[in-house]
Amino acid sequence: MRSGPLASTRVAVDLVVLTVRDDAFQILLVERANDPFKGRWALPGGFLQEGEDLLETADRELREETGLTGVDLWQVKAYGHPDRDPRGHIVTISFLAVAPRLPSPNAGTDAANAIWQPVMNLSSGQSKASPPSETVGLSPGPKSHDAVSSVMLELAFDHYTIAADAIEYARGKLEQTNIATAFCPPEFTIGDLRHVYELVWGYTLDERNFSRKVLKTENFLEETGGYRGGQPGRPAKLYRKGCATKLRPAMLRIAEEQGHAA
Amino acid sequence: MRSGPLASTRVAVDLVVLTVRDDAFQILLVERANDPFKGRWALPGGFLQEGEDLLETADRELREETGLTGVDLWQVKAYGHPDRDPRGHIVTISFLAVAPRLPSPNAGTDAANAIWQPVMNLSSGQSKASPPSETVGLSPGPKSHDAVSSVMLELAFDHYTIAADAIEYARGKLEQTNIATAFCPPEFTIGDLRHVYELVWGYTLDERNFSRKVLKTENFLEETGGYRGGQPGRPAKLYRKGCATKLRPAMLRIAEEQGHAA
DNA sequence: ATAATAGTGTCTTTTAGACACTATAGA
DNA sequence: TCTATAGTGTCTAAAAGACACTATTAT
Repeated sequence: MRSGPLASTRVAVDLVVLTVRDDAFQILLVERANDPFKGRWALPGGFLQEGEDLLETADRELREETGLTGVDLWQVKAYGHPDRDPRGHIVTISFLAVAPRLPSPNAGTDAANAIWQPVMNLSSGQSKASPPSETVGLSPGPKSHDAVSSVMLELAFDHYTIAADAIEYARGKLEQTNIATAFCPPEFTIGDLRHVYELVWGYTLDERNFSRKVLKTENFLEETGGYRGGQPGRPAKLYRKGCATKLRPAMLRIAEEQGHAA
Repeated sequence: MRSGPLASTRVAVDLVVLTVRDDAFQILLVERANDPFKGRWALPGGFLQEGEDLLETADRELREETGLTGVDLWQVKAYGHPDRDPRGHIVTISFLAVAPRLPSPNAGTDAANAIWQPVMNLSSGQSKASPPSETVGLSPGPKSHDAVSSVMLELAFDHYTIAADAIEYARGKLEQTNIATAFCPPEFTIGDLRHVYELVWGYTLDERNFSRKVLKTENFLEETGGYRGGQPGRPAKLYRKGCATKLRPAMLRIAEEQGHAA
């Protein structure tokens, strides 16, 4: 049955921390302090420790490397290719962390350098010949803002793949769950929520149809009774997330790929 | 950043092998040959070996323990609770394997005893006080056939949870992908395909609406040109799976739970 | 014939998509 | 007032649910 274990295998956790900041869909990256890939940008993460469950490791690493606590976490996928890390055979489990706009990434103790980057600035290490490197952010729809301003970032290890998978996971969850509310502060307007969808999916949605969809779903949103003024225009009602976590039928997004069933 | 690795952690793979057999939705179980849980039913699986990727381990274990090859595999989830295995901290990655009706489970070399069991015979080890043990199979709709005939099986380790998660994963994938075709032989009728949905979801579907749904979706099914006769009644057209793997919009099933967004 | 299974058509209800309009604030 | 944002209503098209009917075989 079970063959002999391989003692040299180690287990790690990597975090894909996403937020909406500066009118863009962004990911948290840390600069690697040690070899391999010293100085390169990478996902925050670290090794499983004695007596820890995977989720505890994810929570601890998030706190240690970024100072964030109480963030919603979703397990996404495991990666175990023997050559994915030059230090040896390291199996890593990726977690998606979604947080509302945050004070500053440098609050962390461990990672001297942590930055938020628009996901569309990520580049697959596969610098093929001619065309501009494929990017995660480009896939859905036309890019909105300052465009190709920043430099493309090539991540360490297979972190581009891990990030791309988690981002696609998040985009899919937006269709079927209330995960978008995790990008918002506790109280938010329907416009805030729609803005999350628009930035994550990369195209604009009809505000009337969006409102109808999220308001018609029972217990999806809950009125706080408050309003947000201060800007020109009619004040918007404030909501908090309701107890219903699923959106059925789904909020449909524009299909693009014809992926594998997995 | 990355703290010291924990050398005593080991990585394994567990397989949830599902099929449709004897007019029932069934799972493949093996009897454990060694301690811990010697003699108890468990999921097939084993440890990651030198130089193996996770999918390779899953493929190898499936072959070694059941003799199956060329089966479709989907990675489902990782489990890493420190107490989940008495031998130490073992992180396991579960894979869903779906196969059409197969010759016999005992073709394997390694597992002396392997059996197919209806998923509704699985019992959570949590033998709570009063009500009959919760079962995976019961959740969706009324049970169809010989009912409570067999004994409930309590699986080793946390394998009940792993199986339940993978079964729910499969049920969900049926809504959105062509995974149901993996339960069928290369050529099948629409009735065969509908039968898979009915057994996996646990309730009957309207045959007219089902046909319309799967036929209307472009490239989901492909006519072979052949027919299947032999039974009384009009011969049914034979199909093979098409190149489209996704069903959009989804084939909706009756919602039941109000689960967490994860 | 009769029974059994395969396949098509139609009606109704629900939902999505497109879009015009009213409401309430700041400047 | 003008402009910007929030929110409602309406029409149309697409899809789902329910169900009656025709088609083709074995016996």
